[in-house]
Amino acid sequence: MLPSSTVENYLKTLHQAEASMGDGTLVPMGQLANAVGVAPGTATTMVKALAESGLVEYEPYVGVRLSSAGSKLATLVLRRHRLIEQFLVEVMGMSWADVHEDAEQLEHVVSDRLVDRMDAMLGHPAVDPHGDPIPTADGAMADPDYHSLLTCPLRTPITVTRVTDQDSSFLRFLEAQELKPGQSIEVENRNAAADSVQVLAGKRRVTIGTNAASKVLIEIL
Amino acid sequence: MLPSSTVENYLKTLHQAEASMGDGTLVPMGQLANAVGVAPGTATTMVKALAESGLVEYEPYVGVRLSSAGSKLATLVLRRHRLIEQFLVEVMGMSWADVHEDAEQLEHVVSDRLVDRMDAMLGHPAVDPHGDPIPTADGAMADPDYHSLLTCPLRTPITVTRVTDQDSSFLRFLEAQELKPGQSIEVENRNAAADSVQVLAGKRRVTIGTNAASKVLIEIL
DNA sequence: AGTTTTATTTTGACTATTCAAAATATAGAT
DNA sequence: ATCTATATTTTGAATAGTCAAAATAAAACT
Repeated sequence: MLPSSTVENYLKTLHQAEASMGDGTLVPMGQLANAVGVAPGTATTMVKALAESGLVEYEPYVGVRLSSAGSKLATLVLRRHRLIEQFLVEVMGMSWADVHEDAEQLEHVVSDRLVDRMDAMLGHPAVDPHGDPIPTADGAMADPDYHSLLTCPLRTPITVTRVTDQDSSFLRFLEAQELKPGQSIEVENRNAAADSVQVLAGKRRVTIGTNAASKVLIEIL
Repeated sequence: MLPSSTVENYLKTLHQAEASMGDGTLVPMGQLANAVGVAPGTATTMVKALAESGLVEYEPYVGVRLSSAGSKLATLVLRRHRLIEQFLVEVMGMSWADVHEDAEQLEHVVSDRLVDRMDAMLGHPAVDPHGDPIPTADGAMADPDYHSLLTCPLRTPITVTRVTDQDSSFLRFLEAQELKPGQSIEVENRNAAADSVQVLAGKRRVTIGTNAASKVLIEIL
C-alpha cells in the first residue's frame, strides 16, 4: 500500500531529525512530535504503526529511527520536495523565500512522471534553491559536511552554499543582505560575548546572531 | 473551514453531472455515487453533510443540486483543474491524453498564488487542452452549447472544439485520427442502423460510433 | 390495486488520524 | 536511595470518510 501524506511527513521529518543528530542516536519522541506538529501521544501511536509496517525501528522510552525501507521512502519524498522547489523558482519564477509551503503540499501528490519531467526540464539539478542536495531517483543523496558562518576560518573568501532554515522572513533577510547561496563573502570576526558574527557581504558589513549564522552553510574557496 | 479533497470532488462531480442534465433537474444519488466512485450509502451520508454546510440542496429520495455557494466552489476547483491541464501540456510538454490524472490530484493542493502564476504564464487561456472552458478567478465560465459530430449538418466544414471524455485511450485515438480540438473536418454521413458516423478528417475517412461521436463537440465554420 | 424491481436510506462497523488527560517510566537532584 | 521533575505511553474519545448488508421507499409492471 502506498504511504499517506501523513506517513510521508513523519518519515521526512524523521530523516531530517536524524541528520541533525549524532551518528546512531535515536530521535526522541518529544522532538518528533514537536517537529511534526502533533501531541506526544499521537506520535507514539503513529510510530508504533510505522514500526509495524517496518518503516522505523522503535525503542519505547528511548526513541525512533528510520529503517532502511523508511529511509528510502523519506529520501524520495525529499527528492520530490526539492525538485518542486527548484521548479517553482526556476520555471515558475517564484521567490526562494516562498516556495517551501507550496512544495510541502505538492510533494505528496506529484506523480513519478511529473517529477521526472521537472528533473529533466531543470537539467537534473544537484541542489534546490536553498542549496539542499536533491537525491537521485534511486535514493542516493550527496551530503558533504559543510562549514557554517560559525565554524569557518575568519577573513577568508567563502561562498554561501546552503541555508538550513525555511522561514520565509529569514530567507528574505538573507536575500536582502546578499547572503543567498552562490554569493561570495567573508566572515570578519565573531564575538562570543555578544553572541554575534560579523560578515562582509558585497560592500556591506552585516552582523547576525550565532543561531542565524549556524544556519548559513558555506564552502571555502 | 476549507473544503477537503473529498468535498471538492463531490462538488466538482455534481457540477459536471448537473451540466449533463436538463435545467433544474436534481442529480439522483445513484448517479452521484457512481460518478464519485463510492457506495450509494456513502453518497447519502456525504450529501447530508454537504447540505448541513449549505453547499448543496438535498431532497431525500429525489436527488441533490449544488447551492450557489457550492457551485462557486465547484467552479474554482474546475478552474484549477483545467489550468493545471493546460499548464502540463503547454509548459511541461505532456500529452493531452495523459494530463487528466495528474490534474485530478494537483487540483486539491495548488495554492491561489500558484494558480494565478500558471494562468499568467499561459496568457489567461480560455480553454484547456480538451476544449473545456476555464472559469475566471471570480467564478465566471463561458459555456456555449456546441453541436457534436452527432448533431451538426453534414458535408459542411466544421472545427473540433471540445472533447467531453478524459479516457486516455479515446484521446489518443482521436489524436491519431486528426480529430483533436482545432482541427477542421467534415461529417460525411451518419448511419442510424449501424450506429455510426463517418467523418472526413485530413485526407482520411474515419468511422466512429455514435456514442464516441457525441463526445466530440464542434463549431460550424 | 398488488406485486416485483430498483433506488435510496439506515444501521453497524471499520480505518486513519487526532487530542486531552491520566498513568507510568526515566532521569536528575538531593 | 529517595524524591521530584520531565518525558513517554496509555486510555478514552472524537472526526472524516468509507463499506456491506438490512430496511424502506418509489417506480414499474402486470
